[in-house]
Amino acid sequence: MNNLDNLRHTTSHLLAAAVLKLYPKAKITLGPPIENGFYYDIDFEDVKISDSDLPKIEEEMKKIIKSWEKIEGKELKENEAKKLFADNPYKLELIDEIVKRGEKITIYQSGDFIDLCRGGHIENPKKEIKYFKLLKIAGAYWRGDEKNKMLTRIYGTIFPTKEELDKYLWQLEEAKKRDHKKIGKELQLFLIPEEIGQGLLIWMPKGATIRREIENLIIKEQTKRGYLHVYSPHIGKKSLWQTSGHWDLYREKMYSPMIIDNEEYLIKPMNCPMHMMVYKSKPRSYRDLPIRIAENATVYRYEQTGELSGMLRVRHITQDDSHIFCREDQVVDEFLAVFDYIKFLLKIFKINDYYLRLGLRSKKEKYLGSDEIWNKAEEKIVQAVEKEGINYLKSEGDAAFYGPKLDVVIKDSLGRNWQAGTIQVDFMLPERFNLEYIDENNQIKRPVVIHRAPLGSLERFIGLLIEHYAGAFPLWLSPIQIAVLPVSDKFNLITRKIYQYLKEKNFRTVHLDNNETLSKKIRWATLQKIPYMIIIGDKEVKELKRELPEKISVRTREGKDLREINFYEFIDSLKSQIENFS
RNA sequence: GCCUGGAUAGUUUAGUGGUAAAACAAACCCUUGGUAAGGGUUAGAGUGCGGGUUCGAUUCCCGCUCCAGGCUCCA
Repeated sequence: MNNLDNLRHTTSHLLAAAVLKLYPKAKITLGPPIENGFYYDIDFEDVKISDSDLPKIEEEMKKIIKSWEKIEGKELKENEAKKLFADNPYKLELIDEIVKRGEKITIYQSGDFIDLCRGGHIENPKKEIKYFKLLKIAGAYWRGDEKNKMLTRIYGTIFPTKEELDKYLWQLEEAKKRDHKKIGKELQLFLIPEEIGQGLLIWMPKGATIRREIENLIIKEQTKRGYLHVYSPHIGKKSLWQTSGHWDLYREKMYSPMIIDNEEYLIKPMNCPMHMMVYKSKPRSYRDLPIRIAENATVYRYEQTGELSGMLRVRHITQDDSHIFCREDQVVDEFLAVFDYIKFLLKIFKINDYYLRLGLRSKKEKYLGSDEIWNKAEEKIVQAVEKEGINYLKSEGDAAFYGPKLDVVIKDSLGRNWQAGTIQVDFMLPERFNLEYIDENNQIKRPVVIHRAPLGSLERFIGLLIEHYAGAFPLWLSPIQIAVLPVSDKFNLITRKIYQYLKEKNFRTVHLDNNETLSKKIRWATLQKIPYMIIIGDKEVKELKRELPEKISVRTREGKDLREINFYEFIDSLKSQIENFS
């Protein structure tokens, strides 16, 4: 633990002390430091706590801190500790666990507040705890298990200086301006109408344009990299999903079956079985492998209502999906080729703030297959990432039910982590679908499948992109690339010519020939985050001819003002910008 | 699903136990204006839905729906 963590941890003790003073019946549980502050989970029993109670608790904290000259640790025996926390079942549970692990039981005291705690505190709370703020109330299950009682979690933050605290609070406000839900509404990128249903979104024309550009990029680039693109249906027989194992292990995410001609069908939650069928459509030779079947396909998954969130968590997910069928000796190279493609994409979108998560099995979940096969699959991934020297974080319980995976995790504007791209190694489905190829000795062999979606889902990824760019998309993605602005109505004829010319050259453009002042048109185009504005008035066209002007003025959405530049050179520079994804 | 909070014109917000106000956007008129809001006029919501209290509810109470932030889960 570093100093900031210690400061935050000690402040969480202070929070607990204030709560106990104001609510003597409350049972305090756990209060760790977190990335941007701290929290404390408290069982208030029948008392309801809301945001409006926070100032009162903050005041109490300020009173108590005056008497916290130091914080002292002490080791206790099990019976002493149990006596001390006799009326707090949560602490008793923790003590039992500490004893079971064979660790020492320690308590820490400041003023008259004592807490069961493994330590990690600052020296002088009174001196150091000054610039803190309680932020919000939330519910949290005891020990993070939804079968347990829900506790009240109070979040707060503290910094060593007032400047740092103010800066953090300011950043929180700024982040709200980048929220994709807000920008999506302002720029009309997508819509989630209540009438359609929760988690179901419409890509509005401008959002659809962004998606189409990205899909075009995906298909073009994947074709270069040897992928074959298919289209598959959105529903399939239930038996298909029984074969794949989804019906047994993924059912809670799947929508109820529908009956068609006396047979049960399911809406697909994944594309895997569809692509398995492509592979199975004819006998395969070892010479054919790897075979890379790809599809930007929409799958449907039941997500809990409380977890739906704009584009980042929806109930229909369009994956940039592919299944690579290969020989076992090709797995590592194929894995790395996918990883190279992921890096290529992240570079295009200038996403640097991400981490890689190695998703492994956890003990409590159910999975397909034997330990032996899982170990082999994990080995392949580890072999690949080590070969490339990739930094990753291990995470138990984040595996798919059919195999381990490596995920790309990206932060949103509020600093929350979202899984985007994923590469998964699967020895199970080939078995279940009885996939085969003939090897060089004319023997029947099983291929391995790599499931991969470099962006994850277009809904989530583009939601993250909106926040990443704060709505100011690079030229190639901008729904409107150029606005043509006549200085006054007198120039409408010539600006119309320019507008039509640009459209013919496949630029996405608007003609602002409404009766408004130039300033107002500029303001509108800037707020719409249109990268370029072409401005035409007396200075650009000396006489009102019908030909396109040689010289134009251009303003960027950032406010840069380029006067009297050559029209055709400008167009050429835009074309090369688009080719370079900038 | 669970916890806390919220829902007022297309959008952003104001407001009150006596029947809803403004800005932007829209339509029309005047203005023909040179780098982030020219001026005027008009239209537009009966306050998420249902019920209760009341002479009277957008305002108070209850239930529901949806949204936000968390928890659990996940692309």
